[in-house]
Amino acid sequence: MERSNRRSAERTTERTDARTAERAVEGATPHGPGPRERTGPDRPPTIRGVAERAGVSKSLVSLVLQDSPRVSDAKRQAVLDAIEELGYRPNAAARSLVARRTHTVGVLLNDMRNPWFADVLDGLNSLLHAHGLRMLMADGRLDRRTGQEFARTFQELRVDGLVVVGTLPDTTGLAEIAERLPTVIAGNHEPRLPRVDIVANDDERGARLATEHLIRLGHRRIAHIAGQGLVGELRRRGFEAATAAHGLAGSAVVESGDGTEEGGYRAAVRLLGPARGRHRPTAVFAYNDLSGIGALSAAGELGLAVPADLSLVGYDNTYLARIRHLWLNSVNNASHEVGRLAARCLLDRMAHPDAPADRQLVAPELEIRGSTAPPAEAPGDASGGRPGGAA
Amino acid sequence: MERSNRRSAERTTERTDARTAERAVEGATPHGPGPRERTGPDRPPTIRGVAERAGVSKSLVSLVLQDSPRVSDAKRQAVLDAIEELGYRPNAAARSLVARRTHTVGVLLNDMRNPWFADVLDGLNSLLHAHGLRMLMADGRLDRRTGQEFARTFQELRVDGLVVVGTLPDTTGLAEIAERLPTVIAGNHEPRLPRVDIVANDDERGARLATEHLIRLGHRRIAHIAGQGLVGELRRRGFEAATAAHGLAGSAVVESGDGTEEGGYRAAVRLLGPARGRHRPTAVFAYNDLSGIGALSAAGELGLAVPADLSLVGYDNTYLARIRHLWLNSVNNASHEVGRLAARCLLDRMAHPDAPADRQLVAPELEIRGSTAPPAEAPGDASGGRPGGAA
DNA sequence: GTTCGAGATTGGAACGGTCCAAAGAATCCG
DNA sequence: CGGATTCTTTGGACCGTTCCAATCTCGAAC
Repeated sequence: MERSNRRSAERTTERTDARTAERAVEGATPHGPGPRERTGPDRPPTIRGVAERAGVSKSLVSLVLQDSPRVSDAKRQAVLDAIEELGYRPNAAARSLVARRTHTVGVLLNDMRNPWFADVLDGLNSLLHAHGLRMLMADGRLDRRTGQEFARTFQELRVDGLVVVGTLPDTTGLAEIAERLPTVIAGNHEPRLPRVDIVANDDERGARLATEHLIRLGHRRIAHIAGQGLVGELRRRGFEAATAAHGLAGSAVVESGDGTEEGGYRAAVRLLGPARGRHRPTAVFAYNDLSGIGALSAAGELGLAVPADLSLVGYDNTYLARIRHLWLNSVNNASHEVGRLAARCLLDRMAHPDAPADRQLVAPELEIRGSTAPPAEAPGDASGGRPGGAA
Repeated sequence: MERSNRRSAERTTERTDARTAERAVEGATPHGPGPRERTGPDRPPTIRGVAERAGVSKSLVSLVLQDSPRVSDAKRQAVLDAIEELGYRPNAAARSLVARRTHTVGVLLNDMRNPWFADVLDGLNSLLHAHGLRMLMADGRLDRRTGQEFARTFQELRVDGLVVVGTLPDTTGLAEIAERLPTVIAGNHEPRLPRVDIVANDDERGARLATEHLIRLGHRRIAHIAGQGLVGELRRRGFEAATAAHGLAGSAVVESGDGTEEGGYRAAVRLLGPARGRHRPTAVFAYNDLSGIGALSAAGELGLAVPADLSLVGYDNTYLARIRHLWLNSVNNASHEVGRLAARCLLDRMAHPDAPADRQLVAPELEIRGSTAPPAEAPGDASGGRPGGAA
């Protein structure tokens, strides 16, 4: 007994590292009092405390906590009262330790600033929350951890699943994680890994949609401001496929941007600047809304009116495109739906970890607003611009 | 032996709730093999496994894990090799159970869509990460949990601290949490609670800054599009104080918005619409950038050029204001700095949980772009608009 | 008045780490 | 060469849960 006291009193005062917080808290226990000091000054109440207070065993409290039907009403009430009085909250760490489930899924974003993510998260959350799972978010850009790094954190936390949203700077290490952890990629098409599902919108198709819309309006000189990563690649491919299919490959131009407003602005200056002369494109399809808005600015500065002198289409249909003062046509990438499907996939994969990788593409839709019109000097066939044009 | 086998096989199949995921995972263990099946088929490796492989005790592995200097180089290397080979990651739950620290702080946002948060999180993260703390984010709006609800989650996770970012829909229950948990509020001025620190920008002062800028330019009929919550209240107060101080209280108008682009648009239509006639304001100070952009759109539709016919100032200096096509003057609320200071506060409070509540206000600054100018029919004194005007 | 069975309750072994006290090994010094 | 000292290493208690197996309680059936 005596020894046991001294032990517990000395226990934390001899720590070698200087975690001041801990010190201060523990310091509030000046000397070890009773024969076994389980209930420190402000230690949160445990299941034992509740049991003691309710006059039952901890096992019974545990049963009450999980709504077991095999508990008498009297004791159940006593336990619930004790829980209420003590403000008891079960310790998730202890619980998940034995249950080997954390009821937490890790969500890895690459840039919290991109408004597109919010919708995906919304869709994700609705389903996950309904299944009693919480989301733990990490921003890959925020903390510049490489793949290996974030892997460590999520693995240590033993999350039950992982959702990767968007384009990751570094995907090495993801394969290793996916070996042990149900993993789903949302809003990107790579990397293709053995048991990793992919949910995304059909970027190539969306890009074709946007480009064909411009073609139907009568545009012949159409430019594309490209983005990075596989998504950028796919959107570019859709653009090129559509222009080629209409025999416009010769007059289709691609300038590279980087997905930012600044990048879009610069690309647009290169495309529309005075150097171009009369071969200037009459329409631009941008990698995303942000680039599109950059192009909008450039057009403004170059004295080109949108849509009279220049038609413009973006991608992602973020709230930016909905701002009246911008009012940009944009391809809706169904991000909410992508989020929902990703959640669905993750739940399925948690149930069947070894199922073959699935890949789901959601159909994107073009959202028409005020940034496109037939070209000013339309060379003939501009009929597609009116209602009734080809689907 | 036999019995023990049946045990582990039946273990989870009798659960009352139908968590399919769990079932399937456990189902992958068809029959319990050896006398004590510690290393299940795909159970992650534990410290024991590492110890065994390295031919040492688990205590020694533990010492290696925390860089203890009291380990011989030979054994250390053996342990590190074993860790590498097995892909071992320590279990955070087990660790935090005994250490009674999770090295995790909860961050509560109310709307992930607001671009302002990203900077705060950035600032928060930089400091917290440096101190080995990870952030667990929850969006109060995403999952419509009331104060009580999110409280439960964070308390169960035993986060080491809590940061509330922005205006919470429901703050009841926060007091109770703050009793047990180091808590800091960032970007808002309420609620004032005993041991809860507050870090924010000085909204009243920022509003004065914006308003005085307009006044110095020569504007006399200035309107404010107000926002909600205490922050909205403070910015409004700053606006009223500034107009009153310059004897413009009579011509100062306030219309209420809701912080959205739509709300700003409507408020602006009410302020600038034809009904106003010649008493139309020549300048508007908006609660935030989003409302300001709504006002920008309204001005455009009403045929008012910005800044020629209408000067406009927003608040928060988000990337929206920086979009060239909008190019809005805006009050910089120093959100990155607010995040950094909030982290600082939280660390201090974790060290001294009982210190009295602190309140820090960061000085905001006006960022000048292209959305303000002297009024068209400036009645005399417009000197303040030029460099050299009064500070 | 046993015996039985069903239902309610409880003790105790995990879970995977940390850390203390004590044991073992190596080195030093007289 | 023996004892003291220091450096390494280890066994085991403990953190707060869950859940199995065992016990306890009680009324019904024999």
